[in-house]
Amino acid sequence: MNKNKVLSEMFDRMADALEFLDENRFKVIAYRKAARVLEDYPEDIEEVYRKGGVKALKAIPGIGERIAQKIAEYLETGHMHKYEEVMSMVPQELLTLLDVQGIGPRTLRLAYDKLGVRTVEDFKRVLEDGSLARLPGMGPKKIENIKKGLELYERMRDRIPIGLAFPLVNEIIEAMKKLDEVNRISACGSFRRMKETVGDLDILTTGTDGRKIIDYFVHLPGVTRVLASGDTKGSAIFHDRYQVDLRVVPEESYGAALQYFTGSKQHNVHLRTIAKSMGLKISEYGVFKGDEMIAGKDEAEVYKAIGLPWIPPELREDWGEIEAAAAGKLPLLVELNDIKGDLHVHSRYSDGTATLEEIAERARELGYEYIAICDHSVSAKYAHGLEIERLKEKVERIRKLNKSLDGVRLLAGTEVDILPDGRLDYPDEVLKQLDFVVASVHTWRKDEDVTDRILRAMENPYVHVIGHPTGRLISQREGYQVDIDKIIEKAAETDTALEINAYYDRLDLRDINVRKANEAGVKLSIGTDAHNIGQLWMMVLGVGTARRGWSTPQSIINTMSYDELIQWTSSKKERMSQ
DNA sequence: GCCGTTTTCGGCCCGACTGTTTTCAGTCG
Repeated sequence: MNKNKVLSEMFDRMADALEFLDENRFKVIAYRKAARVLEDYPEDIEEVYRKGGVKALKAIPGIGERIAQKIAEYLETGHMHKYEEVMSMVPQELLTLLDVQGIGPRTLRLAYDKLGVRTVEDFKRVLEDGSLARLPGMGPKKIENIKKGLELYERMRDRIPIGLAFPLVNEIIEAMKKLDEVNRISACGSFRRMKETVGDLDILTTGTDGRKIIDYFVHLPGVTRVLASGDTKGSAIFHDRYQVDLRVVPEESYGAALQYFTGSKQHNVHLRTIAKSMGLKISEYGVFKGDEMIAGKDEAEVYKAIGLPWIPPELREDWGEIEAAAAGKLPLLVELNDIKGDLHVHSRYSDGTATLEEIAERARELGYEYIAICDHSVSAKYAHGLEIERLKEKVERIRKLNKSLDGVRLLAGTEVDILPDGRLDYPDEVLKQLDFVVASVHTWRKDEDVTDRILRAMENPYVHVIGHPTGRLISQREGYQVDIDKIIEKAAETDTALEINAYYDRLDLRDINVRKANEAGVKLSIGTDAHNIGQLWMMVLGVGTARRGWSTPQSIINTMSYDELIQWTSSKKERMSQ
C-alpha cells in the first residue's frame, strides 16, 4: 500500500471527524474530495512531491495550498499535526459507526452531547435501553432503522470484501517471491475460491528454509502486528485490519495442502467421504493408502486419486460440483483471458475521473478490443448525469476518437436510470443512437419492490443490459426488493443480458444468481463500473463471480468480438420491433 | 478548504425521501 492510500484514508477520517465537529460542510467536502483524488491518483504521491515539491502537489485538481502543505508535512516527518489535533478532539471509535446505514454525524453528535456516548458499546446501550429514542427527533422508525443498519454492519464486519484484500494479497505474494528460499506460492482459502468476502487470508508456500521464509514474511512492510512466527506457520496483521496466515509445507505435500487450505470445508468433507469409501485418506499432507502416500505434490493428483478431474477452486462449495466432476460434466469456465472488453465504465463526463483518451489507452494496455463508456443519465444529478445535448456531444467525440484509435474501440454507451414508473431516463430516439445501453435502478422508495420497473425496462428494444440487478452493496446494504427469478425469466425472453457488476462492493449479480441465470440460458455482461482507470483491474473479480456461477465463455457477452457484440446488440432491436 | 469565462470573494449539487415534525432536519445517492 503506497502513501496515496494512507493519505487518502487520513483525509477521509479527518472529514468524518470534522463533520462530527460540525465544521463548515464545504471544508468537509474539500477533505473528502482530496481523499478521493489521492486514492485515484495514478502516480505515487511521494514521487510527485519528491520531484516537484508542494507546487507539484498543488497542481493536482482538488489539492490546494493547505492540503498540499499537510501532505508535504506528512511525507517529510511521518506526522500531520492537523490530523493528530483533529483526532484528539473526537471519539474515534464512535466515528466508525458512520459506516452504518442510518447513522450520520448528527445522530452521533446528539448521542455524544446528550447521553455522553463515547464508544460503540455506549451507543448500543442507549439504543437498547431506550434513552436514544427519548431524544428529540428520534422516533421509533428511526431507532428501528438504526438497529437494522447495525445488524447488517455487525454481520459483515469480520469479513472483508475480496476487492480490498486482492491488491494486498498480490503484493505479499510478489514480495515473497523475491526471496530465494520460496519456491511455489499461492493464495488459498475463500480468497482463492473468489468468494465475495474473505476472512483471514491464507497463503501457502513451499521452500527450503521455513524459519527464514516466515521471518521474512512477518517483517514485510505493512505488518502492524505479529501474532505468530514459527518454522511452518506465521500470522500477521497488515495495516491494522487484515490477518494473513502464511504456511510453509514440504514440496511433496504442496498439492494436498493447497487443496486442504482452499476448502471449502463442505467440499473437503465431501471429498474425504468419497476417499474413505475407497479405502483412502486425504489430509493436508497427501492422499494415503494405509501408510503409503499415493498423491499430494499437485492438486490434480489429489483429485485424480479419488477418480475425479481437477475442480476449479471457484466451484468448490459442494454445490453439486463433485457430482458434476464425477459425471464428467464440469463446465469449462470462462477465464480472464477470454474477456475482450469492459462493458461498464464511467468517464469524466459524469462522475468518473478519467478522460476518454485515458480510458482508451488503458483498455489497449489491457488487451481489450472494446470498452463501453456508460455515464449516468439526466436524473442522476448527484453523479453529474448527462443532459441529452451533452450525451450527444460525447457520442460525437467517441465517434471521432475511434477513427484515430488503433486496436481498441470505445462503445458510446450510457447507464440510463430506470425511473420510478419503469420508463427510462432518455427517450428511445436518443437510446437508439448508442452502441451499448445499461439500464439501472438507482433510486427506490423504502420497501419498494422494483421488479416491475426492471421488467418494463427490459421490454425496451434498446436496453442491452440490466445494471447491478439487485442493488446490493456488500458492506453497506441489502439492496432493493426484487424478484430475481422473474427478472431472469424476462431476460431470457427478451434476450437482455444481466450484469455482473464487478465493482468489489457490488459483485451483483452474485454467484448464486449468476448460476440461476446460466441455468435459464440468460446472457451475462461483466462491467467493472470503474470510475477511474485504477479500478479497471476489478474485471478479475467479475470473472471470479462469473466462474462461481458456473459461467462458460458462451454465456458472457464480453467474450464476443467487437463485430459479434454489435450484431448481438442490434439483434434485440430488430426482434423487438417486429 | 478549493477554485476561477462566477476570478481573490463567495459559491461550492441538490433533490428526494423519511420520519419527525407543525415547518424541518438528517441521510442518502
